[in-house]
Amino acid sequence: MATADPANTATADPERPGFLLPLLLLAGFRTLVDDLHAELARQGHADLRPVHGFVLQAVGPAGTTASELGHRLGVSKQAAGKTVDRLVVLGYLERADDPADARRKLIRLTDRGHDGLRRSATLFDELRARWAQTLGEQRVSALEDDLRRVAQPNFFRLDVPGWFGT
Amino acid sequence: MATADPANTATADPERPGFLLPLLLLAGFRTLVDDLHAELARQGHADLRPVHGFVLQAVGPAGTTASELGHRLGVSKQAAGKTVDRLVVLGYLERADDPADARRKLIRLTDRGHDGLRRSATLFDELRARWAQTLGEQRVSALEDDLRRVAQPNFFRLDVPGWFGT
DNA sequence: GTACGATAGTCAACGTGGTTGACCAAATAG
DNA sequence: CTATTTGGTCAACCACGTTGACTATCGTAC
Repeated sequence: MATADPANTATADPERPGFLLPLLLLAGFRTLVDDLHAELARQGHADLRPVHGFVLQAVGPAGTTASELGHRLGVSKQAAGKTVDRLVVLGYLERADDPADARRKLIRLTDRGHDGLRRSATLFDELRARWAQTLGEQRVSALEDDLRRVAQPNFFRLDVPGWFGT
Repeated sequence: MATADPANTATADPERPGFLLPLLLLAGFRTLVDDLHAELARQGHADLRPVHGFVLQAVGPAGTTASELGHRLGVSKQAAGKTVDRLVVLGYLERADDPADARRKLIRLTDRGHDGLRRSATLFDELRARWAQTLGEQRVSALEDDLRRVAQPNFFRLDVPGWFGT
């Protein structure tokens, strides 16, 4: 990873107010996620990447299958399967045969997976509280309400062409 | 790309308020970017991907070099070079020799590149205006001010490990 | 004026995350 | 019982990132 350039905002043209809004939303999201993973790394989950959080969340405590997971994340079953492979290697997920259907392989969180998910939830709560401390609880709530009104609810969709592959 | 699942929010746990905030910020960002590129595609720039906007913006009207571009985007010069390759193929960028330094290759926007950047700026302005129409100009400004206070100004950094490669 | 270190660009190998298409085995519908 | 659908995997490919190695050029120091 290259070193940071403190002047990296040089080309953002403040004359065009429209550019700022998406950049600020992205910066806000990234700040939360970066802070989360910095702390997560300190708590023994250095190998968890941002995308993995979405996946663990989508697997959920009840477990799921590769096809269903792909459906939830909005990616192909093949992509979901490969992501599961990596999380299995890292020790966050496990596959088990479904006794009721020999085709299916149940995907479940391991203990480590549960731990990571639990810590993420706690840490996100803490980060939100920190924002509320800076901005005031009312402003944070207002921010959430406003975004709820204008944003499409495609929370978990990872299939933006050009962000992740084509 | 897989088909959308309207129930893809099923695993978001509303009991944990901390999860909502990052998701809403991401959803807000993605809404703007998706809307932008939908309209951009209608205006003859169907091959522009979200990441490309960052790159064109970072190249800027003045042009730059691959190393400097990598520096601005926070990625290696090799990564910057490869991205430039793709944008050159798409007709948005061009390389020219620097008469003052035979090592350097100037990277400049083509006419098509300028057009894409100009349209993006206009469309982002329009999208922000649409949000202001829904929420009120004051709320949008407040949203921007709040985010400015809590977000790290790493606007252009694309080097989040786990989002894009390692 | 030459030798040397820093800089710009490229190539190669690799990792991650995505896509299609093809394929097999098992479940299900007729 | 056959035909179709469904779940999982393999293979090939693309986008985007990394490090390491290499060449060519520039600038400096002697």
